[in-house]
Amino acid sequence: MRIVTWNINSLRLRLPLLAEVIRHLAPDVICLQETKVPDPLFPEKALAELGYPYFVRKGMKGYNGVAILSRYPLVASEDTPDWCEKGDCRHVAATIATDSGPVEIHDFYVPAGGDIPDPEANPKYAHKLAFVDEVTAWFANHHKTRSVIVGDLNIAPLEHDVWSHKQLLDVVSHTPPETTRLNAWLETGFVDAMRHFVPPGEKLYTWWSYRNRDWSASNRGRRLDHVWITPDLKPSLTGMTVVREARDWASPSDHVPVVVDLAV
DNA sequence: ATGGTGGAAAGTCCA
Repeated sequence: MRIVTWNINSLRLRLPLLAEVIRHLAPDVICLQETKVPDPLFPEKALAELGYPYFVRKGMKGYNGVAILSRYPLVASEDTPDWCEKGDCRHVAATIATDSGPVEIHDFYVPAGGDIPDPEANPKYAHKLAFVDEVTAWFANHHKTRSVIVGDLNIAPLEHDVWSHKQLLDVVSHTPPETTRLNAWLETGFVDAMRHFVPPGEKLYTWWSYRNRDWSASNRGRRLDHVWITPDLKPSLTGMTVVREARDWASPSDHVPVVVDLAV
């Protein structure tokens, strides 16, 4: 099973780029974030024509929005909470049958958290911390097997998940309150599938800001997008690719797709 | 220290 996760930053605007992703990578499952499309306007027909007639999506006007697209039938998970009671379309989950049994996939878009790393001064940062706390408590109480968590988690947890650990310790996405929380979430029962392939001492990024003249030359990236799996899936983990070249496509997203292969 | 760019949508808000 090939899974792609991508913060597409507008599904409707970047449908042609999604078609390229599909043509080059032929994923079985595509998890999208920041679809920015209300459910009634979801481009269901175009996605079916691209080979993905099965989906679960949660979208709203203007912001946020997540979707899981699949070549194969899926069953939407209905037991996921409304995090922080905001109804803001940041999580969908579904189960997909494979030859070796069902796999559950969670697709998350964690709040970015604004600019000021102080929960008293910045309600967006407070929301981000509370969101991760809630999700962590939920996963701690829902023991999972054969599960995958993917998405834009908006936190770069390791020193080499950012271009400068020291310079970013005060920058939302890499502050200790965030990285500590992300690690606690991971430790509810998951393994970092990307770092299984790329050692923690090596730089690894999935996002480069739009606000940069030459993203590639400055290379001030961060690893905000993640793939986690339950340990029972670890023997099935056969590959992982960060599609860095996608950042140079015409009208790119600021995030690039991440591919993971599971022999299930 | 500031501002840099991009998407949605028609104000600004969000990233």
